[in-house]
Amino acid sequence: MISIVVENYLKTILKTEDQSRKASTSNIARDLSVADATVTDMFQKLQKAGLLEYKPYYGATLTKQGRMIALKILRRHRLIELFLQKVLGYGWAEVHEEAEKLEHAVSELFVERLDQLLNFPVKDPHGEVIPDAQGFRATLEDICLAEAKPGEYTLRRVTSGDPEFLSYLEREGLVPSNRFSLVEKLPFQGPLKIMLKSSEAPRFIGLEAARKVYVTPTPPLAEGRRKAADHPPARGRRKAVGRRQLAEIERRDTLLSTRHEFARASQHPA
Amino acid sequence: MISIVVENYLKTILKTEDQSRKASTSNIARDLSVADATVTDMFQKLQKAGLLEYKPYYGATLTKQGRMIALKILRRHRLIELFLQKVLGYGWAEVHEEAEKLEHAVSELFVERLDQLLNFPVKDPHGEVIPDAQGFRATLEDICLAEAKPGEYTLRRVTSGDPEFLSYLEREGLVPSNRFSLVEKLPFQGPLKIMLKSSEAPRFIGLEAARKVYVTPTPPLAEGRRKAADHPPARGRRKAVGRRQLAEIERRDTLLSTRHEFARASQHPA
DNA sequence: TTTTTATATTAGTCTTATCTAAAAATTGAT
DNA sequence: ATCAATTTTTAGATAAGACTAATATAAAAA
Ligand SMILES: [Mn+2]
Ligand SMILES: [Mn+2]
Ligand SMILES: [Mn+2]
Ligand SMILES: [Mn+2]
Repeated sequence: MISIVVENYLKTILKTEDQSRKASTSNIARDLSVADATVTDMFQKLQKAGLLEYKPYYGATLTKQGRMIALKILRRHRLIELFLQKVLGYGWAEVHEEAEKLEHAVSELFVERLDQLLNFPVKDPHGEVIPDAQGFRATLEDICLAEAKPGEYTLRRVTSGDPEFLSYLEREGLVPSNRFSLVEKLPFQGPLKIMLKSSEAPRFIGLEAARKVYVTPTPPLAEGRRKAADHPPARGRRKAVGRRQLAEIERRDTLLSTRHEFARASQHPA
Repeated sequence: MISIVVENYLKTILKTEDQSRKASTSNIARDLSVADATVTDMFQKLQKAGLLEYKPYYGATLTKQGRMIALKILRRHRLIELFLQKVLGYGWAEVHEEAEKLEHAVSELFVERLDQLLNFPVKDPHGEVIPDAQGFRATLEDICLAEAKPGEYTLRRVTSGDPEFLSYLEREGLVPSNRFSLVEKLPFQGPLKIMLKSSEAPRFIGLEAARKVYVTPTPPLAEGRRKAADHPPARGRRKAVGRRQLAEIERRDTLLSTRHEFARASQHPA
């Protein structure tokens, strides 16, 4: 049986690979708040178990099997976050911590029922894509705010679970699907001057914060690019069956320019 | 921090005390499917931690502190079971196993939100009382079917989490609030002949099964006995606030003759 | 290319939770 | 009250996960 600890290792490695950071023992150790030596040890065990490839001194990469498990946990995590927000009224900043524990405790049945209840959602409260039951993920076409040029943007995604940080962003009005102008980037690694569409007060966001925020230009790119890709891909039967009275959940984020990607063999399960 | 394992020990001891069985090492070992020696060891640790009193060779009793923790887990377990049934559409027989894991993973916040969402329920899907946030429990006035005399009864409670057994009872129509007649008890530890109010076919229920089923006479006892005790006790504010659109959950089991009991110092928290 | 610095691995220890086998205490039956 | 049967406890081992300190390797500087 795969322990909670192993699930967390695999998920962390997956996220590290997604960011194209190297899954070195030190990187993973920092993310998991354990000693480097602990990770070395675990990498050896996980390799023996066939969940990752590991070359001493060169870090690890997930095997297909390891990746599938990681994707399963990631799916759970994100569905649970959305559930906490939509059904139990959790705040944006509160969902991550709770999901971090629940993701290891729920059954397959629970996850699939959640998926139904939430009407097969595509994104979690932070704008992150929810993998489907087979481990497929839509691909986000957003860019990092820290690298964006001045212009009009819609906020798409925030890559952090830190409650302090998320509360801060919320206070600044920086939540997914909100629009703003990036007025300028101040020199010498300075903050970004932005202007929310709703209010008129200009705000300044530090570069470190901006690195965790992803956006798309507003208005969207030429019509040509928006073909079928714009709607969430049909996956499985989406019968009215079981869709309970949580109508407000419906507002599927169709604004988002996502594209379903079956490609990338390494990412493709089985 | 209290581990999952410790939580399970405490909950199991509480349930054992509730049934006025002795919390001997062997009883607890059987319930938890571990070796007797393991329990001896754990009892010693738990005593050192102040969670129970333990006299070698004479079994354990929970301290106030241990009892409070056990009641907290029991509350979680039962609220989660009801949630699984009412919100995620789990079957009667499926809820226990899932709750057994989730009870160790959810936060206080989660539990209180569930309580709101379910509109402060009093009983779980098996008819067991849900302790309130302070650990108080309504007292059930039901009797064991195995000891009942022929007559008219309403089923109130089933003390089992075993899916096989629960599915069996469900097929036989023996679920909480269903009515039936106990026609006779066959001699020599024989089965009970019962007749459901709805259908006409007589059914036979083994004595072992009957021991896990609790009932109250139908119609209820003289009007005199039914005073204020009949409605679920006011606990905390029960504002309309937060009561979401799960109207079907409303049907609070007011039929049940429960009585709120603040008494029993040993059971009274703090 | 050698030396220094940063990173990673190995070795040895600890804690929690579990087991089996042997010894001790209690219970029940003469 | 004594002996036999049952139950419980002690002792010794194991496995997972983690830590610290010491050692080895790789990368960067000189
Ligand atoms: Mn998260
Ligand atoms: Mn986690
Ligand atoms: Mn249960
Ligand atoms: Mn449990």
